[in-house]
Amino acid sequence: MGKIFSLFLTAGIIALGVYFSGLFTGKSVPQNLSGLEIPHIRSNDVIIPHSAYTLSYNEEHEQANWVAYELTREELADNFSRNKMRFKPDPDVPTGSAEDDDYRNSGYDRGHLAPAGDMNFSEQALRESFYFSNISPQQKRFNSGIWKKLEDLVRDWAQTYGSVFIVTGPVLEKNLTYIGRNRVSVPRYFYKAVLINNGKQPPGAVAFVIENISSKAPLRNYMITIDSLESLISLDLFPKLDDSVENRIESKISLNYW
DNA sequence: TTTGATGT
Repeated sequence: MGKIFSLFLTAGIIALGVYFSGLFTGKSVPQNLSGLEIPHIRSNDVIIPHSAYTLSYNEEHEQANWVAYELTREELADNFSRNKMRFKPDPDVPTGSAEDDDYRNSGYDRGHLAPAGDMNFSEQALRESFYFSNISPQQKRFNSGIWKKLEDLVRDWAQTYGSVFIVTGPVLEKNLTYIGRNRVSVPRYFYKAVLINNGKQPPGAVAFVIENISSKAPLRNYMITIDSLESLISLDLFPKLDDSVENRIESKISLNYW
């Protein structure tokens, strides 16, 4: 949208303020609970904390670089109706997020990054999950197929291990096709990094990268190390996580699921 | 479909 210098300066100052205030408020910033920090921040990234997740907004692609949050066993609830929720622009994105018109008749789903199903413990959290800053264009058969299967798997892990830290988002490349007036990029791939650091066992982590198309392949075909994912997206997802964890796929995780 | 969506 607006590319005037002063606008960027204002946006930057707001973003910094939001970011630093977020460091000291509640669970929206995962590092308070994990000691592992939120993903590495590039100078032009706008970091936006919401009540139950934190995101980095990419204005060029009109969607998040990443969305990060902790999901606990206690949060696995089904308290509110998602059918009452509306997708809406994120009021906290200084440059304006994508909007409903961008997706209408595009042929693509409004695909959640932080799933609505992970945010159903709080009406506010669920409502915020419908902000377009948490949405990316996804093929329907991807969103309701392999991607949903991965979301279900992560919820299973939250139940099993008590707590998981999740960083998820689109792989934003140059020259992607786009939809809508705001030119929302259509990602070719999506990723999800999952860290289990519940204090009861050594930290373990694994990542998935899956193409934005229909797939019937087992999820383990898409498992890679955190290191590999970080190289792919040029981002340090878990700045304080030990390299020995980042460069192996946690065996306990992979053994349980195909 | 208990989910995750579209469209009016």
